[in-house]
Amino acid sequence: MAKAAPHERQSQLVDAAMEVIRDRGIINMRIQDVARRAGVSTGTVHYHFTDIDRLIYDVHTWACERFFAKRMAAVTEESDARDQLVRMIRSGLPENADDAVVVAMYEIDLYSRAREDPAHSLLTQALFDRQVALYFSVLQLGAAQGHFTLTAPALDVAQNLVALEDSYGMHIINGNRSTPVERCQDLILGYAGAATGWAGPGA
Amino acid sequence: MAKAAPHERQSQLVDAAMEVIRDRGIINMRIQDVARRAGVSTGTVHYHFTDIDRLIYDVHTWACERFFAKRMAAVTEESDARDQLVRMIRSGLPENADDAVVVAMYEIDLYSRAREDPAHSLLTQALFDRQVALYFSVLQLGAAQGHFTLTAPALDVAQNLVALEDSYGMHIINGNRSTPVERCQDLILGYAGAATGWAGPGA
Amino acid sequence: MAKAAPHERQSQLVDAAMEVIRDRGIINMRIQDVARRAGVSTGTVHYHFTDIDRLIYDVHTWACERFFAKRMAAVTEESDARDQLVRMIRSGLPENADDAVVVAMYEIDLYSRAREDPAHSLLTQALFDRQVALYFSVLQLGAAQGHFTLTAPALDVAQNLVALEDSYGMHIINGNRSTPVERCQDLILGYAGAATGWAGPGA
Amino acid sequence: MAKAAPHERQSQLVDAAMEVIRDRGIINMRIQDVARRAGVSTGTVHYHFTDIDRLIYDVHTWACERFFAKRMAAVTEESDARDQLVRMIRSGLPENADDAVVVAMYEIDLYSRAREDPAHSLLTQALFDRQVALYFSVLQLGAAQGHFTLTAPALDVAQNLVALEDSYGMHIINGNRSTPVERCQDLILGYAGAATGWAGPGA
DNA sequence: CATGAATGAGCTTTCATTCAT
DNA sequence: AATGAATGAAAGCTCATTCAT
Repeated sequence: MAKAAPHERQSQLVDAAMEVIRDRGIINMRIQDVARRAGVSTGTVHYHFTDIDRLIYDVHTWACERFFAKRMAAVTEESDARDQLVRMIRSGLPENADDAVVVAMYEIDLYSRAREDPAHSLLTQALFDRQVALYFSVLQLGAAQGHFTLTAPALDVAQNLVALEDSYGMHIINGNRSTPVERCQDLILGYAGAATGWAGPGA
Repeated sequence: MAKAAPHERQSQLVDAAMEVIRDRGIINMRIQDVARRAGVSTGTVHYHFTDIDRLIYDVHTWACERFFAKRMAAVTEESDARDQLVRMIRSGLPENADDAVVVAMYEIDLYSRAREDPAHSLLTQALFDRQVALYFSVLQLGAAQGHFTLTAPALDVAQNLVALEDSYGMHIINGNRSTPVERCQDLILGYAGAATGWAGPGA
Repeated sequence: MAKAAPHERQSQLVDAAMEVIRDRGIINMRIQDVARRAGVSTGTVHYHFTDIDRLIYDVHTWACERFFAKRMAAVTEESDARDQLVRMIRSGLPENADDAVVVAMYEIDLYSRAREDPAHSLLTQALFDRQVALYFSVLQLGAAQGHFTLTAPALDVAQNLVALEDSYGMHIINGNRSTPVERCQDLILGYAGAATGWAGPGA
Repeated sequence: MAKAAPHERQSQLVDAAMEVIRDRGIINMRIQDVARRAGVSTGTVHYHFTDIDRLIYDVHTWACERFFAKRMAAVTEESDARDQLVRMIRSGLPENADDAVVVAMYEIDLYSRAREDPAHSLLTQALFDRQVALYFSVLQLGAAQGHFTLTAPALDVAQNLVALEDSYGMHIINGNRSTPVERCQDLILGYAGAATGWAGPGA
């Protein structure tokens, strides 16, 4: 393999690891797999990441970052809180079990428990909080714009929305056939409607 | 170790495994650990469970069974749908990160993805469905009793309730300090209130 | 490999390790080598010794023990201090570079510096002290018996004797051709003679 | 790193290696460590030393050279054999465990056994012989000057003196607390006194 | 039934060495 | 001369599984 700028090679390896996690699960992820997928030797992986835990941590960080950035961008593109809400909900669920970013987040969450590494918990917690904040601002805006009439504190609604996403996201990742993506979105939208008094996009 | 009735020894080992999973995480669970905790040798574990996957599967089954039985029992003890709803919500969350049954369920659920074993998915799915059914019947009863006025299809509400439980349950298991058990219960109760039109136990 | 009593297998492995150290040097000693020489698998070595350091420590302990026991026995067989002195000097040097016990002691002594493990230092120090004590008692006895007239404190002489042994022992172990065993013994005897006023066994 | 005269760079690397050996032991010495300490890249080390064995050999050579040169110089500064003897003994022991030159000699001695490289043995043997020769000439001179009355062949005494130095030097290097440098020197001086009939510098 | 010594495949990690730049 | 990314052989360690007792 030819030389590469260290940073490029690193993100290349992070991507490779993310795909391996998606395909084989983090428990079955081997340095060997990551190396092969990136087209380098195992030595190269170790050259860029002191150990496998460091690699996983970087994947976790990167996945959370990407996931949140996508949602943030989706919201920013809209000015009407109702549109923002819809975009939020649509961007909160993985499309299917092949969404490497989301799968990586979920898998690493489990894995990190085993390592008892607080760094991972912080990452997960921070992501949750940031998503709640995003929903919160959308709800506030909708109330200000006169579109939403909240039946509960905005913070409660925001937390529940993220919680529902996490739960249904897991269902989708697990390949649950009986609750397809569309159904999951409808359930979340249903809750959002009840909580905001807005009948929803179909109205 | 003295001989023991086969069935006794098996459930003893399942319990031991459940505790190991709670304490060290399923990824760190070793046959050795289970054996030691049960006070037997590794050979004995293998005598009763052909391989480690079988042991994990039995733990999963057993944990789901126990968890559901507890909730079922809680509901059965009440006749007023409002009391049933409260009991359901209270029994749906682990009290803390030391709840071996719930920890085992969550851990194995994630772990089983790696094994790509549909048997585990079925278990998880079945548990979800049974819990939904339980909530569903409570909601139906409440409507019949005139206590609840559903703002959405009972099935949707029931699914969302279980989804919220799963999500917050995970938070608690992960030792999330910023969202304590009481707060989680309030959030779920808040949703239940909005969905049923019942102001809740504090009213 | 058939089962063996744990203790037997352990000392069998310690012996094997000692031979490997003699033949290939401690730096080149591999778990694999020890296993092969003992006719077991590498797993067996790890089963009996948590890690390679533990094995080395046990070899060190064992080698020191055996070496000292041999000298102690040699002295005890004699009642005349002059005979004891000769036996001491004869038993203090390895016969050649194939003396596994002595080679192991020297190699591990140096090796342990790298590990910065005080446990090994203690072993080495303790062996030195015990040998000094043995020489010391021989010198005292010789003085009492009227055979020795010490020209320096008995402790000094004893320490120097052990120091000379260590040094010449290393020469022999290193395969030094220009200073054969006999010459080494004569040099030490020469010093002993000067220090005790006893002309030596040849007189 | 800027360019440097080849020879300068080489001795810079040899010095760096010697310090690494002192600080971490030769077994733990890595090309990486040497490079870092010298402020260059690993590639540079390989550019100047075909392989790691060559580097170690050069360190060995250099350390022996410096050690002997120091002793030779010490002796040459005196004309009275009694002063020479004292200077010899004082320059034969490392001051403490931080004496890089002496530590390197001892460590490499062990290491070279593993390599079964006769070149190293020759170096060690040659150093021993040269030191013996130096002591020998001092003893001869002392006899000629009428200060010493040897109780044993000068060669024997010279060899024993070097042997004692080696042994006690090792003690000091190993950080042996129970036999401090001063005590070691006194023990050697004590032997020298007995062998030469000269009461020593304190007389 | 129970034991635990023995096994060995499989994995991570280390590090001297190479080589394109 | 110097760099440092890349390599891959070599080693230690883990642990489910087997099986003689």
